[in-house]
Amino acid sequence: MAIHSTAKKQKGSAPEKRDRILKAAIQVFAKNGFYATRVSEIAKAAGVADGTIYLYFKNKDDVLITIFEEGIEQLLTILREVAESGDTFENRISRIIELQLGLLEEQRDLAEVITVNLRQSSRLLKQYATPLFMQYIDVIAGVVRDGQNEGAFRKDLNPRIVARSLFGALDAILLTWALGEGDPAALRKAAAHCASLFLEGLRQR
Amino acid sequence: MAIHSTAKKQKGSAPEKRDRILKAAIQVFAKNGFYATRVSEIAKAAGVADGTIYLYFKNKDDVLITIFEEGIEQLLTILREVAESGDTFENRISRIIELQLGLLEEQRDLAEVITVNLRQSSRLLKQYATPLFMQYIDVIAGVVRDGQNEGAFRKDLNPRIVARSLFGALDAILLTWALGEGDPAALRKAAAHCASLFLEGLRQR
DNA sequence: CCGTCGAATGAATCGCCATTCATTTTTGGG
DNA sequence: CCCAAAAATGAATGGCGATTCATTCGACGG
Repeated sequence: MAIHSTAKKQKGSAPEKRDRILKAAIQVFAKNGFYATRVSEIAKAAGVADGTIYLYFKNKDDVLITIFEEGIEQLLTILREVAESGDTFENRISRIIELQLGLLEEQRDLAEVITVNLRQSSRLLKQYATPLFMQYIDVIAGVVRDGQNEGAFRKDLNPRIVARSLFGALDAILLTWALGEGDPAALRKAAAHCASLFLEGLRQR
Repeated sequence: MAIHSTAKKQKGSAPEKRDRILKAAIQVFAKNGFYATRVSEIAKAAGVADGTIYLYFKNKDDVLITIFEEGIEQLLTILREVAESGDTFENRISRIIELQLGLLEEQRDLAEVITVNLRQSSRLLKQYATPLFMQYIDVIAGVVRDGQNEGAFRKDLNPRIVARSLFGALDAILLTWALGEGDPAALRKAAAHCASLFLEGLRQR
């Protein structure tokens, strides 16, 4: 009964196996989409038995939710650093753009799962994921709002609408890039043009 | 055997019933998404029996593909009219935004189905959707390019990148709106802010 | 070595829907 | 009116795939 300091086996569960399953799921979801992916495919890609997945996750939905939660968490951490830096507001926006495109470039599969697969999930799943997504939008909106209050940006635009627009624009650019040949120089150029477009649109005159 | 000039019944099929099914499918897909929609729900919404749908469409996928093909065609037709109108370039952009957000007339559910379902589909569907999507982007890019050549818009931005950004921004706005309470006034406001943001960002100075 | 217990397995189960098709209804020409 | 033949119906079918669970594995203390 007593829990020994040297736990007999890994008492909770093997975090390394959990990670293997999540990584495999990200890959397979990104390639085939959530609904077209069967649990057995995730299992095969992770090198575990079908049933093992249910030792770590409640069900297939739970796997997607977990990917989303942990993925957004990761992005949010970096985003907040930029948002709270003492840089000029223009530079913060530029850096957010670069960060988002750069980070997602490295983790294209994760990006695709987050932006694409969420859309095809059931309403219930969406309801769960939406608040997390909103946090992300809110950080960007916060930078816009601060910029407005400091007189750097025009005040007649709703910061959340600006944030959503920016997020969507980056998403679309990234998606097109991912579908194409994936030339990094092209992505950087797109990022620069997008930044310029938004910064000019935001500038206080 | 012989075909009489006065065809006995409507030989092909009743186009009015086909339309009812498509309209119903657009509504239900917009509300619940493709995968969460059962064929029987489409049938009920259309006021026909489940089996009747298979007299007009090969299967459930075929219903969605048909909506894409005919819907984008329809949107493209209107879009081209706007693009080639003699209106100011600023107004053309504004009208494109309204069109895509489904603020024009009947198109709201259609716009939602196309933008929300565009990426969620299997390989087969992606194959159908991607070329049509590119045409859509090209028309918007054409307006931007013309505006640049006429001196209305700044010339240092790649028109396609602008078009993709605009498309993505509208997509994100529509998606968030669809997930929320769906207040039409809020969508109109978002459209106006988005238009202002992009037009200021594009303006030649 | 052995026995125990949690972790892992994967074949069997079971519910869900897309699709089918035997039957009924509608149509319209004679 | 009557009789095909087309159109429509909706209950029955079948397949798919998520989830379960009886069984096996393997790590570890004794």
